[in-house]
Amino acid sequence: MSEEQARSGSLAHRVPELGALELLLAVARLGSLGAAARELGITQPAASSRLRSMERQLGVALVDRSPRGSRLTDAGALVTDWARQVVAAAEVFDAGAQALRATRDSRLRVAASMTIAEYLLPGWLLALRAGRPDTAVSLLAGNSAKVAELLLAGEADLGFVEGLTVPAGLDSAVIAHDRLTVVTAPAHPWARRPRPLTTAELAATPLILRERGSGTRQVLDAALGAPARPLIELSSTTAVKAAVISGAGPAVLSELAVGEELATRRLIGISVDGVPLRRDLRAVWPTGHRPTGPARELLSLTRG
Amino acid sequence: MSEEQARSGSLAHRVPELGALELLLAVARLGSLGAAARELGITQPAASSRLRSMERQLGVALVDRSPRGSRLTDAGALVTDWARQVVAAAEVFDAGAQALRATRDSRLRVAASMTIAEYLLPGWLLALRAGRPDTAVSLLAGNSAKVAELLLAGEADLGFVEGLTVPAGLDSAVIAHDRLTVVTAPAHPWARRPRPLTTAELAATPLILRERGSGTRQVLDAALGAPARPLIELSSTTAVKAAVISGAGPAVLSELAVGEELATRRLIGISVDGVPLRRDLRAVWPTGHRPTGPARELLSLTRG
DNA sequence: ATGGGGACATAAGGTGGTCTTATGAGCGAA
DNA sequence: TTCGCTCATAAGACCACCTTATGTCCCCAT
Repeated sequence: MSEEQARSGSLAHRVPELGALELLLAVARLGSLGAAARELGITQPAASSRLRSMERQLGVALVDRSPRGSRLTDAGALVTDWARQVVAAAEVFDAGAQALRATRDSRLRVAASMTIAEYLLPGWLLALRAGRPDTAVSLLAGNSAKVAELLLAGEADLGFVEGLTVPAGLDSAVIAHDRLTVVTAPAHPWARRPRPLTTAELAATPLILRERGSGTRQVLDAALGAPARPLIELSSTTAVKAAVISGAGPAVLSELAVGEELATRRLIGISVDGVPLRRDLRAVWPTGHRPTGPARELLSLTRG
Repeated sequence: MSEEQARSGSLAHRVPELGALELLLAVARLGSLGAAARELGITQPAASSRLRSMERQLGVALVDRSPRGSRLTDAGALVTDWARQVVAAAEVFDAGAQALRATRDSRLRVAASMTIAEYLLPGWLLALRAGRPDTAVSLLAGNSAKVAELLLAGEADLGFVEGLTVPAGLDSAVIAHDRLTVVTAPAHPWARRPRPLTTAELAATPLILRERGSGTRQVLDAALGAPARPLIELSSTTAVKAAVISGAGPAVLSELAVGEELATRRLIGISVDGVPLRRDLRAVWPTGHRPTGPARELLSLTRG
């Protein structure tokens, strides 16, 4: 993700900043530079200049201007679609960051395991905001034990965990499933195997693993019927991914965590015969205290 | 995607700019502010100040500084993961934009249909760049006929199309599949149906459609056995999505186009009984002229 | 035909953010 | 103790962006 692009300045020098991308989206939607400027709360000359420098930066004409409005060029339509992806990722970032900031005085306090906080919760928060714009949500992340502790101490209203078991004292509802996937670097011999790996082969191979106690590792041990053999133990999903990409060896990771890498083929998913590497994602709350109000609202968004 | 966040300044005011996010990723990876600064080609004080303003902007401490290095805080780890998603989207943007710019003097000229150019090609280009950093790729987007025309005129080396049929004069290889999905707004009655829609129901319902001649619409007509009934006809996938979200009615769209909306539940996918809404995505080239060199390289990345 | 109003472009000037250089302070190892 | 690494702070330069003010083009309505 990082070396060869230093060649001509970093990403930030080649990709317009978020404000410019938002402007482009607004122009595409409204069909007018001036109208887009008004929506963003800037003046029309500012929008004009900003769009022009974006076109200069990209070396592509994005918008056809005319005395009666502006329309995207063909290239502009493509760029706008890519820009939409960047803005969507920024919205996820924003939703998450807002929840982290508002640790105090929030109407809904959520505790979640890392994987859920990372990949799913911001999306739910965006959906929640769309329906109930005034709900301030705060987010605390930790492992299952930490989530349980926060809920039982009354410091969180709703929790999300991903382990095999539900911590004592909590009721739960399964809200989704998550498959674990065996992944390797594209150059790894497994990436060219004609047929699925067997459970025995997987169990016999040293793997790059998260530290003992992580939810992913629990599920893996259970599925293999024996503790997985560690090649290295690392402390974050990200570190594991980096190690796999660099060719250190295979790993078993959540589908959620490797979606993008599989799509861009930096990682290759290896199919495995007969291992049910599936785990439940659950919402949890103190026994008897069924979620109400905003917590109930959020819960209903996660079903499916 | 757009109204309620105007409340406290636009996204660009609440999300750090790309350079700051890249800095955060570098700090996370290298464990040192100064080392991250060197990697990005800026001075250490600049990195220090930039990181500090990001923390002020977000209202969250991201990094624990010490005289012998810096480590992410718990919140910092989450923010870094969200930042990684934004940066990844920016890399896709950049890969696409570079290909659009380099319309002349490129070693590999690719012509692709809109859906492929939008959702898949930038990822392939990133993977290609990782393996062959010096391959300049140019991209031309258009419908199947346009792709065929460019290939036959020798103005493109490799094409990608998504229709049901392969244009005359071209050889092809199926590289992936794409499922079409019926989608509605969450409030639509279909979203709460206990069981799958029947083909007949779908065929009898007026739908929001792309204009006649689009690849998506061809496949839909074929699957229904009769032309779909239009409720409105719109000119871009994005416009169709916006109409569905606003509650205008159901639509049938590529899985690729609605992945994010389904995940955040702004759209609901409706299952349909017995309609094979599947289409092939194909690489194409002039009959006899098998792809060689960079084209062959790119093609091999798309398999799977 | 002719003015009004919408569209976008251009010019000139202010402002703020972000970079640089220069320096200081804490900690650990030789 | 001294060197090397870490990060922080201060002062100044610079640049990018925004605003205000104006000009041009085109369409429509009077």
